[in-house]
Amino acid sequence: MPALSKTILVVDDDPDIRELIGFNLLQAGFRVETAENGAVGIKKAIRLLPDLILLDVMMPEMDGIEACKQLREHPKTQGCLIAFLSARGEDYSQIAGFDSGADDYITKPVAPRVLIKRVEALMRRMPNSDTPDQLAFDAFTIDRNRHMVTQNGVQISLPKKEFELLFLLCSDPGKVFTRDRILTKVWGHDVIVGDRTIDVHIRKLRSKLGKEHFTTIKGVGYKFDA
Amino acid sequence: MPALSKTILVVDDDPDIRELIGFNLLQAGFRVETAENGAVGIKKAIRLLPDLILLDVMMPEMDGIEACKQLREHPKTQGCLIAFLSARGEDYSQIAGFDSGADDYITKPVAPRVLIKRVEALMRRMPNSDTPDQLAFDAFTIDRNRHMVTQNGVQISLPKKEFELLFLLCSDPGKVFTRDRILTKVWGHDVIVGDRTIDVHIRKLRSKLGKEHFTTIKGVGYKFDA
DNA sequence: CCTTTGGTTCACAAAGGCTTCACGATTTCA
DNA sequence: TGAAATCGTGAAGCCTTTGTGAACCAAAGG
Repeated sequence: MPALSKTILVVDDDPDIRELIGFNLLQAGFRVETAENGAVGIKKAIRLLPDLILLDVMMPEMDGIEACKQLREHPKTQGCLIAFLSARGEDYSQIAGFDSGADDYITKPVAPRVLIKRVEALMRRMPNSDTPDQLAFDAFTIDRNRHMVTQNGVQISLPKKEFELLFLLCSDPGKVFTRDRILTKVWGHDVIVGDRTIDVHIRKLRSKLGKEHFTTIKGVGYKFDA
Repeated sequence: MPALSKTILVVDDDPDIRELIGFNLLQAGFRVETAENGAVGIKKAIRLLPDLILLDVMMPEMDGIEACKQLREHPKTQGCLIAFLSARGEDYSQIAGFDSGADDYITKPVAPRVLIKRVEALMRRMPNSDTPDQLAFDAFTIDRNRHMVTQNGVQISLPKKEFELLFLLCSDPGKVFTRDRILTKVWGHDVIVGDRTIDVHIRKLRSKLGKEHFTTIKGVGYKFDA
């Protein structure tokens, strides 16, 4: 039922598992690619830019946790959803899994129904993974490729963080983004920055593009008004 | 501190487990309720409508699997997240667990950090299963994402607490919410505020959105009328 | 090297939401 | 009917959250 069906990369050293999981995901309407270890998985991920990567934790060559960290560091794949697959009861790997930036953790064996349900739930979290690269409003237009904002015909160049913050807010005008959400989306999963950092960047956006476009919802977050 | 902090119902026959798990979840900022067996758990679940129900599998009176099935059948609770708790190695119950409609399966003993991570992941997965983001009435519409109320085409911005109180009342129009319930849902489990605090917020809602929509049931609580 | 720019932190100021309090109005129940 | 409990209201202060200016640090680029 998805308009453009999503691609899932299954990384597991066990061919049976790859086949089983792949088959079920195919049945559910996803496109599926596979890789047999972490290193290959990363290469394929960078090339294919899948929507979701299912990573087995225990693998020869490179384990899932290391692979996850590298995927999170690479600019191409840091936005992908990542979920771990692991045999039950590996408590340590659960912690390391989330700390390395995974979005979910699935224990094997898992009933097909459950797997599908979980994957669909994960996908839902990525509202419009295909956000256009250009956004246009009355006030200004944003071009992601050129990293440029045009206001009244004047081109304004924004630094990286400011641009990403702007793009995030503008990706859903009117919606309130909590500070938490802004942090994880713009700064990343495990980055720790002070409380005032977001404010400072908001201030810069306000001063460059006009105060009126950025509203504070005290105790909640910020939103963009066109 | 989440906007509306989540409620978790812990159902286990072992008081020590209830206390241990409850304590850790409290520390993590969740509101916690407990029940000592399946039957009580179901009753409490229907009354409290928790966001997540942690069900021990092995219990006297009514085991977790049976409880889960009943919870899934009841209209009030069929949208809740349900996770099983069980001693390691009970593979049979694993299968039966998922077949009865559980969302996750956690093996005991589980390290507190792991439990928290897992619960948070579960919560993230189901943003707000049963409450939609928008509520519409004749009088006005409420948009949770935008933190906005629209009345006769006019947009009204509400402060955090007022908005949460409004959203709670409007989530079930006509239903009377006791002061206790309002307190735990909007203010949180361990917050101590004076008697008049709720009144004051109700007053603000009345003055902003119209007195007629908020009815006082003396000695009981408040309700919203569309 | 030195300069420029981006990103972050810090201390303090400002704002305004949240709560309290006192007291009057209203309802309940013996 | 009168006492007791409950609720409504206005004003005032607390206290959390946010805005702001300046300084620091690191990296990039002359």
